[in-house]
Order: sequence, then C-alpha cells, then structure tokens
Amino acid sequence: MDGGQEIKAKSKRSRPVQVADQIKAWVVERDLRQGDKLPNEAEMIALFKVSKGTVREALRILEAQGLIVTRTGPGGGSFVGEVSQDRALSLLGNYFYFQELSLADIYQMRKALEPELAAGLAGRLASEQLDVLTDLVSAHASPAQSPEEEKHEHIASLAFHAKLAEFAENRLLGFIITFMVRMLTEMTVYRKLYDVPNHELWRRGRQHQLELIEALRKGDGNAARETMASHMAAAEELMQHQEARLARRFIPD
Amino acid sequence: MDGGQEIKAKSKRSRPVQVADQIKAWVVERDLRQGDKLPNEAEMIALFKVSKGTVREALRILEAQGLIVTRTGPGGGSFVGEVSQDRALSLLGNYFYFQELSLADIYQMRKALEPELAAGLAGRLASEQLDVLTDLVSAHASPAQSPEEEKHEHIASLAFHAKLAEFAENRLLGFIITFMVRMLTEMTVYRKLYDVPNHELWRRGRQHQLELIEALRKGDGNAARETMASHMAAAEELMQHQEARLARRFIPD
DNA sequence: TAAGATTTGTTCGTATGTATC
DNA sequence: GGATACATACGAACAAATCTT
Repeated sequence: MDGGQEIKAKSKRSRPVQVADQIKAWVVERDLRQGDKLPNEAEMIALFKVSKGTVREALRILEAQGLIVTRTGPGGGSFVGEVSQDRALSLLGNYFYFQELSLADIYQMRKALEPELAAGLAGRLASEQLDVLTDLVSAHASPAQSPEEEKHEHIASLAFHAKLAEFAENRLLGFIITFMVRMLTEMTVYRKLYDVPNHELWRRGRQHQLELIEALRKGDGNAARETMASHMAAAEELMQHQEARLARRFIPD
Repeated sequence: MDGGQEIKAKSKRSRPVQVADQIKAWVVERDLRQGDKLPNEAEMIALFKVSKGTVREALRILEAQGLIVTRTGPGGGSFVGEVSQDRALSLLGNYFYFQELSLADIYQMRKALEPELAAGLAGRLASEQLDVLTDLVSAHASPAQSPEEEKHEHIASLAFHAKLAEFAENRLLGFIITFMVRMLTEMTVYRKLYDVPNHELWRRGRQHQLELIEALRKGDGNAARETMASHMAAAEELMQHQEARLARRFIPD
C-alpha cells in the first residue's frame, strides 16, 4: 500500500554508476546550481578513491543526462548544467521509440491540451510574437502543387503549433505539445503522411490558424479555445486515414 | 563498409560522444531490436579505432540513456535495451528540476487529461483491476488523526491515480499522468503539502474515487469523465492554498 | 605572437571480477 | 573445479584544448 517508493532490486551497480550517484549526492548536499563547479578529475579520484577511468565514465553518465557540462583548459572542469529542452525531448523520444504510439493516441492528447494552450495565450502575446505566428501561416498560403510541397506545408503547419507551445507559460504544457509536434514532424518526414491530400480540409485548417491568431490578439480566451478545438478536430480528420505508426529509429541528439 | 569519412564540422563533440553516435548509427543501420547483441569491447576498439577507455565511456553514455544494457561473463557484452518507463520518468524529472513548475501548472494539465483517461478506461478494466483500485481507496478510509496520517493518505490518493494511469491504453497519456503524480508525490514528501487539512474536501475526494470506480465498472464513460473532472477540481482546491514549488533536487534513479 | 600552466582527453598495459560451460 | 570469454578497474604516460602572461 505504499505505491510511491518502489523497492528497487538491489542490482549490482557498476562502480561508475555508483560514483555518478555520489557526485549527484555531493551536488545536492551543497545545493549547487547551474554553473557551479564540481571537483576536478584529480580531486574526484582522491575523493571517491577510484581510478581516473572510472571517474570519467561517471562524468559521461551525468553528461549524457544533461546534468553536467565539461570544459578543458585552465578554469575548466565539470559544472552543473541545466538540462536543455532539446535534450529532454530526445531522451523522451528514446523511450517512446519502444512504445506503440498511434496517431489516435497523439490526437487524443492534442485535442485535450492544445485548446488549453490557446486559451492561456489569449491576450498575453506581444505583437511581434503574433507576427511570427502570422508569418508561419503565410508561409504556406498558396495551395500545394506537388507532394513535396504538401510535405513542406504540413511541416510548416506543425511549426505553427511548436511556436505556440514555445510561448506557453506552463512549461509542462509547452513541453508536451512540443514533444507531440516533434513526433508528428518525424512521422511526416519519414513516412508518407502527406500523400492523401485533401485540399478542402487543408484550407479550413489554415483558416482556423488565422482565426486563432485574431482571437489571441483580441484576448478572447474562449474563442481561442474553441477555434483550436475545431482545428484539432480537422487536423485529426486530415490524418485519420493514415495507418501510420511512428518510425522506429533512434532519435539523434 | 562503415560510415567512411569523418565529418569535421562536428569535431566539437568529444571522442566518446562520437563513438556513442556511431554505435547508435550501427544499431539503426542493422535495425536491431531489444535484446540484440552489439559488438564486444574488443571489436568496437577495432571497429572505431579508439582505445578501450573511450569505448567504455561511449557505452556508459548509451547506458545512462537506457539504450543499452551490459552484462559480464561469457556470452556477455552490450545489448540493445528497452528504455524503461522508470528511467524515462527520472530523465524527464531532471529536466523539470530546472523549470519553474507550479501546482497550478500541474493541475491545469491534470484537469485536461485525467478526465480523458477516466473516460477511456470505462468498461475496459477487469474486475481484478477494479478491485486493486478499490483497495487503494479503502486504504485510507478512516479520517486522518495526525499530520503523518494526512501525508500517507495524500500519497495513497496519488497512488490511486498512478494505478489508473498504469491501466491506460494510450501510453503517452499514461506516462504524462504518471509523471505528474510522481512530481506531486515528491512535493508531498519533501514539503508540507498536507499540513492544511480540510476534512470535508478530503471526504468528498474519497467519495469521487468510489463513484469513479463504479462508473468504470458500469462502462459509463461520460459519468467517469464527469466524476474525474469534479475530483480534479476538488483536489485542486485542496492544494490551492499551498504556495508550493517543486523541491529543487536531483531525482535519483 | 608565444610560451607556460592547468585541466580534460585518449591510449596502453595489466590485473581482477564474473558468469557460463 | 577449472577453463573460457567477457566486462571491470587501475595507473602511468602522453595529447589536446584553453586560459594567462
């Protein structure tokens, strides 16, 4: 009946992993923040009583997670680093690489979250930010003439949503939407999600985006929410024929 | 037969990171799946023309991301590994360690997603699964008498939601909710989120959970959705007085 | 520009630990 | 138990990057 703390199998953790844990503990104990310096290699060797190679493997572990950065030269060493959104997106992508994620799954989430994002943004964007959004919509104003153009339009449309997510105040909301957009973009690139063009639906989607920008400008949260909800429904319809699954590949850093 | 020419433009990356990338490419080229064996250390040394130490650092990088697992002994070596949900949760937690995430942010998401989860689960759970949920609610049936009990009730309540998320068919939805529950659990443990008891609200929350289980059993998706929505509103109210921010600490593996 | 100092980056040889047969 | 095939760990040396003077 605890549910929170899982008892972890006492698997034998390798020395480098142990050292990585010790380094984390060392950082937490001292409440270090981004940019603060860690002991250098020589000091860690003395501190943890391990060889240089082991220390370096531990540092690579932490570096791979984005927790530290390392620089050479005088004044160099390892420092507490802020995990970038890009890295976090990649690491999460590696997990879902192994999961069965369908378009339906992603759109169930988008339908729930994107209207929420839109409502929260109403009246909060500077005019330059609104202009950026307008430019993204304008970038694919004329009807696509070839599959290649279809593809680029599709990606540009997703970029519109990525930009909205970037503006989100709720960083968790922004992150998740960015993640889904990224997944969809990869699907678009690696599979032929754009080969069943439906110009009418496409035109409607573009109209939605323009209406959304207007609602955001006016600060009308409810209109923004409703418009986005319609847009999501249309986008889902547009992709629904596609049987697509996510491309199974490692996502590079 | 291998990659061929090195790309000078990316020479910023350290050798171990380069090798890690090469190993990933090697895996992707061959479309290896979980459990498939990678070359052993000696072979990688020959393959990538680097020393043992460099190969090992590269392997630790991939291991830290959950992409490979390593075993010693005959027949041992490195193998393609499936990234576990637990590891993915930790890595994502590391990212949000650095973000300003408020209770309001999390509840905005929960209000949008948990009703969706509840609706999707209606009529899909086996009776054993429903029993597990009932047990979790029963675990905190009597009113809490002390702050310590309040805390455990709070955690148990979150465990209820974690279990629901575990049953989700949509793995993305399940993952995100699990993540939020985990964050809230940590807040509960590391901060005094349970020191402003409100017995009436608490009783109502418990009632909601029982109603929800009933709706799930009956297969009434709309009732499940509505009940969960009410439950989320109540839970938010319960936590709203708390100024809490997430504890700033590294999340252990 | 150049030299020197500092710190990480990489290699090699060797020895030890561990799981399988 | 012994042999084998692996990863694991250590230490010493040298290379490369980068800062200071």
